[in-house]
Amino acid sequence: MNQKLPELSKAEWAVMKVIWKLNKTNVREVCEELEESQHWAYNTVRTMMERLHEKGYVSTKKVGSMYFYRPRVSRREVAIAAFDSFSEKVFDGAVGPIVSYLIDQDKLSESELAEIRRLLKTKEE
Amino acid sequence: MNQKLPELSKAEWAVMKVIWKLNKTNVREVCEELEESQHWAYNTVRTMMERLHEKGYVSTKKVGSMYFYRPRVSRREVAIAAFDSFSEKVFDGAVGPIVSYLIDQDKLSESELAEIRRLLKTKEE
DNA sequence: GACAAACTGCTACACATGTAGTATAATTTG
DNA sequence: CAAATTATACTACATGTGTAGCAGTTTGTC
Repeated sequence: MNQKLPELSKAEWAVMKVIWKLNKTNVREVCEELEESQHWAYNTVRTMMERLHEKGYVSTKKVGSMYFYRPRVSRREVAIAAFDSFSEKVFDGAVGPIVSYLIDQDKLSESELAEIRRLLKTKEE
Repeated sequence: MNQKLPELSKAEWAVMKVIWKLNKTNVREVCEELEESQHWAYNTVRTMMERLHEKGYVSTKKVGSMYFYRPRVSRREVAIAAFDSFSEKVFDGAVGPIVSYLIDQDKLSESELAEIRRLLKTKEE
């Protein structure tokens, strides 16, 4: 689970998110799913999926002559690693100010705020 | 202020953070400041600073035959843009779960939690 | 003023990333 | 089965990023 994978680029993230969503899929399906938002050529998506495979994010299985892909790591786990790396890069690891900023600038919905209040209560001793 | 600058790479962030810290500086000073953490060659730092200039993050002034650099944008502003881009890429813009995660996993110090509680109070109606 | 140290101007180069194209093989369809 | 469609195999190429090097100029020091 924790084998320190190479980081994902922006385009790789977009593709990987679809793979997480569809769970077991192929190039065409991912391509269709991204049609609206990115409209990339089939081969572009395929290149991304191959790179995700090389990087260890997806496994592939050849069924007949066709390939299927599925995630090898959970989205949560990858998102957390990405967040850690990002917060180190930008905030030197100090995430408190980020959260303060988000709350202060009303970037959170009412329900999210409620959830945060609830969590905070559980942290009270 | 809001001219949509190209994004910064990891190495550029490291250099830019020093420039923000020193405010008006030159290659040598930045190089020294980074000695411990990165130990890059002088020319490596210089390349970064030139790229930061091309990207619009710093202004340069030639005094005699030497260049001085200073930030053209605030760190806060750049950090916010980076955060927005990151949260879009990784969380599709939904930042609530990030915050929940941070609180839940005790990534925040007691004083940060206190600050968050305080902010939350101000948001209560 | 000669020499060394520091700085500038210009260039380089490998690997990553975005974005495919071409040629060929397999599959579906009339 | 022949043609059309769809996949795969392999390749490409511009731009970005990390990481400098070299040659020449300016400056500081004896």
